[in-house]
Amino acid sequence: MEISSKYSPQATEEKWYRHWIDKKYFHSTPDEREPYTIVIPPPNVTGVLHMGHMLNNTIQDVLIRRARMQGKNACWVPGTDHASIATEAKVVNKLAQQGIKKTDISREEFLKHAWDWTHEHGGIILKQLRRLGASCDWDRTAFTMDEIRSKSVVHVFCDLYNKGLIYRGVRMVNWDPVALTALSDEEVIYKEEHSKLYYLKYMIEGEDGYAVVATTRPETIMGDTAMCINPNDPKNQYLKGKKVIVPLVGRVIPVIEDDYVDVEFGTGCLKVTPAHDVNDYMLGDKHNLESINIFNDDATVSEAAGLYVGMDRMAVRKQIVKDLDAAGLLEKVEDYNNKVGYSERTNVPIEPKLSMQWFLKMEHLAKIALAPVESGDIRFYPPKYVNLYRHWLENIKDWCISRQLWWGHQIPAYYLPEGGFVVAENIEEALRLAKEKTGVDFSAEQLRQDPDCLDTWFSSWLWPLSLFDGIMNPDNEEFKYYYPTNDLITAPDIIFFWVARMIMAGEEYQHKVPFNNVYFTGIVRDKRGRKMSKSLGNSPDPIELIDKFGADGVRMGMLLTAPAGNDLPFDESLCEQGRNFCNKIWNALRLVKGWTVDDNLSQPETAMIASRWFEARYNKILAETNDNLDRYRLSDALMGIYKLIWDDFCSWYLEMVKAPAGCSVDRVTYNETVTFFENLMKILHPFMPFITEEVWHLLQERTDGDDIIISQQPTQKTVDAKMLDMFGFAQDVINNIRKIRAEKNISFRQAVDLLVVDKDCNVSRDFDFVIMKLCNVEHVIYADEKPHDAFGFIVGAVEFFIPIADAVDVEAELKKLEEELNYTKGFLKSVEAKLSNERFVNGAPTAVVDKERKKKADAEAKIKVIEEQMAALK
RNA sequence: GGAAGCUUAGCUCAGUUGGUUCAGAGCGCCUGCCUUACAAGCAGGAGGUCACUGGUUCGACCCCAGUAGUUUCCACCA
Repeated sequence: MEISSKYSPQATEEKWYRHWIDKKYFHSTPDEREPYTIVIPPPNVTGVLHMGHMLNNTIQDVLIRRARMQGKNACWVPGTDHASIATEAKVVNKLAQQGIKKTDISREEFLKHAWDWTHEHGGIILKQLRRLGASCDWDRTAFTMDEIRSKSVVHVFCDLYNKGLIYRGVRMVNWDPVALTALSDEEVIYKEEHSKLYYLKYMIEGEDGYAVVATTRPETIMGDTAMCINPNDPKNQYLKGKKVIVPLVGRVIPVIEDDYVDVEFGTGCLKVTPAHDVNDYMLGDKHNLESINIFNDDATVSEAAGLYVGMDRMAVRKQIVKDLDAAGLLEKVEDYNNKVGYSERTNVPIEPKLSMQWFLKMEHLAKIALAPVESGDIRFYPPKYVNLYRHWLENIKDWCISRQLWWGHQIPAYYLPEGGFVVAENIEEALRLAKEKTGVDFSAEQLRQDPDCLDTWFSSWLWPLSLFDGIMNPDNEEFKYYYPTNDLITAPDIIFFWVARMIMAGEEYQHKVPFNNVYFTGIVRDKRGRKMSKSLGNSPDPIELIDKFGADGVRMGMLLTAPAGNDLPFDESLCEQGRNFCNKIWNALRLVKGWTVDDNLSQPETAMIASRWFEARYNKILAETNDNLDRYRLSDALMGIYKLIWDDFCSWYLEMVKAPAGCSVDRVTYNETVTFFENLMKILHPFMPFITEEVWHLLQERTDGDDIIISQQPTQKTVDAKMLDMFGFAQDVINNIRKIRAEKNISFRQAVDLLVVDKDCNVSRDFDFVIMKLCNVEHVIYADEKPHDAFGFIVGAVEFFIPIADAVDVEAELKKLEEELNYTKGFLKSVEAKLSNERFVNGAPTAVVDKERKKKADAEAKIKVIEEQMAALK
C-alpha cells in the first residue's frame, strides 16, 4: 500500500468529523449508563474563535471523549450567549453606519435589526469549533435568548422578587456613558493612570481668606454642595462653621465635618459632590446635602450645571483648569497616579451615577454558594481559587441586574397607570396581579413594561439548569439524568461573573451543586507574555493554525504547556511539535503497513522479549496517564503518552521487532504490534481525535461502527516490574555501546563484538539478541578475562568490553575509570556517613535504612570492579 | 492599602505525607549521521549554589521565619 511519507490532516479531519456526525456519536439521550455532562461556557453569539476558546474547548473535548471511551454517556452541550452589551453595541454601530440612530427607532425595530444581526453572524463560532474536533451534541445547541432559556430567566426573576430578594431602588451605580447603561461592580475594571491633582481655591464667605481643595476631577465643581473637613484636623479648625464659595460657580456651600476625611491627604479639605462620587454620595446622605446632577447620561454637562453646558466631561476638565487659572483660583497642579474605573465592554471611564435600578440581594445567595466549595462538594483546580472565591463571597454587595439596553431579557415588571408596579411572568398574570392589587381591571395597553433588560449574566448563571429545562420543568427526565453536570472548564477571570453565580443558582433552585469540578484554564499569552487581544493584533487566527498544522497538531500545542491555572505562553512552535508528532505516528503506521507477514515463521526471541517489555511499559504509562487525567493534569498525561509512543514504541519496540530489510515478519509479532498500536491510539484519541481515528481504520479492516471514538479505553493490567528492571539494564548496556560508537567514530554499519565479564552471573542473557540487533553486535562473548585492546564500560557490577583492533588510548580509558571511581567512592562515603550515624539508623524507617545498606553493597561491588579494570589496564 | 500565588537548565514547566544516584521532562542548543517508517528524522552530548539569608532535623528543592523580585485578585483617599 502506498502511503505518503507526510501525514496530511485536511482531508482526514473533514472526513472523520462528518462520519462521527453521520453516526450521531456526539448525540446523547438518557439511558442506563452513568452520565458524564459538560456544559460549554457559551461564547458570545456573534463572536469569533480566539485562542482562549481553543484552549478551553480542547480541554473539554479531551474530557468528554475520554468519558465516552470509559463507557459513560457523554453529553457536551453547546450554545451561545446573547452578550447584551457587546451585541447591542455592534448593532448600534452597524445602524450608525447606515445613518440610523438607536433613539430614532422603536424598540421593536431595533430588536429586529439585532435578531437579523444575530442570525447573520451567530453561530460562526460554533462552526469553527467543529474544525477543532469538538464533539458537542449539536442537536442540543442552545441560546440564552431562545424560548426555554428566556422563560427560565423571567421565571427566576419573578421567583426571586416574590422571595423578596430582588428590589428596585435609587442607588449610586457604575454608569457607562457610551453604552448608556448601568453596570455591575464586576464589569468595572480599574486602571492605573498618570493624572493630575488640582489644588483649587474656595474663598471663605465674608472673609478674605480661602481654603484649598485637592481634586482629580475639577470638572465636577458645579456639583459641589459642601466642603468637608475632619473635625480633628488642627490645621483646618478655622473653617468650622464657615461657608465657602465654589470657584467660578459662585455657589455658597457649607463646611461640614466628618472623620471620613483623611487629614493627611492634600490639604485635608474635601469637596463633596454627592451626585458623582460614591463616597460623596455617602457623605451627602449622612449630612443631608443637596445633590446636583451635572452630567447627562452621555457624560456631557447638563443644564443643571449652569456652566459648560453640552461639553464633554474630558473637554470641560481642560477648559475649567484654564478658566480657574485665569481667575486666580488654581493654586497649583501636581502629578498624581490614581486608578480610574473603566467599563469592561466599552473601555470608557465609568461615571458614578445616581439612578433607579433593580438589584438582587446577595447575602443569602453568597451563603449558600460558599458552603459546597468549602466542603469540597465542588472542587477547584487549581485549589488556590477557593481563597479568592471565599473572599469575594464574604465581601459581596448587591448585584445591579438592570441594564438600560434593549438586547436582552426585558424585565418582567409592569407599571400601573397611577403608579406602582407588579412583577409577573407574562401580561395575563400581570393584569391579574394588577387587579388584585388595585381592584381595577386594566387592559394590556394600560400597563407599561419596564423598558430595561437584565444583565447578561442573569441568564448565564442559570445555564446548567436551563439547558436541560430544569427551571421551568424540573421533574423532566433529562434534567434528572444530566444534572448536576460533572466538570466545568472556564477561565479564572469569570469566577465571579459566572462560576460563583451558577453555584448560587444551583443551590437556590435544586439545593444541588451545578457541577462537581471546576477546571480553571490559564490565560493564553503571546511569547512576550502579553495577553492576546484584538487591539494588539498578537493573536493568531485559530483556523489558520489548524490549516497549517492540523487540528490534532494545534490541540497538542495548546495542551503541552497548559497545566490548570497556569498562563500559557503560546508559540506556534508548540503546534509544530504537535504536527511532527502526527507525522511520527504516521510513519510508524507506514512501517507496520509495509510489513509482509509469513505465517510459517516463528516469533524471534528479540520480538518475544520486546513484546513482554512493551506490554509492561505500556501498562505502567497507562496507569500514570489515568492518574494524571483523574487529577486534571492534562499536559502531563499527554506528555507521558507522547514519550510512550515516540520513545518506547517507535525508538525501542519497533526497532526491536522489525524484520531485517527484505524479510517478512511472523504472525504473532505482527498481531501483537497491531494490538499495541491500537491501544496506543485509544489512549491518545481524546487528545488527538482525527489521526487516531484514521490510523485505527488503516491498521485493520473495520466493520461498520467499529470506530475508535466509541471504542472502550484499554483496561489496566498489572505491571511486570521485574521485566522493566531487567530491560532497563539492557538499555544501559545499549546506550553505553552507542556512546562508544559515537565517541570513537565507529559507524553503525561496522559490526562489533561485545565481551561480557560477569563473574557472579548477574546479568540475564535473555537480552543478548536485543543488544545485538540494536547495536549491530555480531557476537556476545562471555569471558573471564578482559581483552587487551578494548573500550570498556560498567553497568551495575558487570564489565563490558568492545574489542577494537586499533590502539586503545589507555590514558583516556584510565582517566574515565578514575572519574567513575571517584564519583562512586564519594557516593559510598555519603552512604557510609549516613549508616554510621546512630540517629539515622535508629530514627529513619527500616525500609530507608535497608535501602542505604543496599546502596552501600552495590557501590562497594562497583568500586571493586573498577579497581580491577584499572589494574588490568596498567 | 489588604490578600494570595510564584521564583528549579537558554525557554516553558514537573518534582504528590522530608529519605533510592533526586536535581528531572519537553523544546531549544552542540556533535555525528540522507542506517531501506520518518531530516517534520536517527544516534550521542553539554547546560542548574533548586531566588537569597537564617532556623528546625540524623537528613531540606520540600517544613518554619525573614529578605528580594514577580504575577494576580480585592479595596480605594478626593
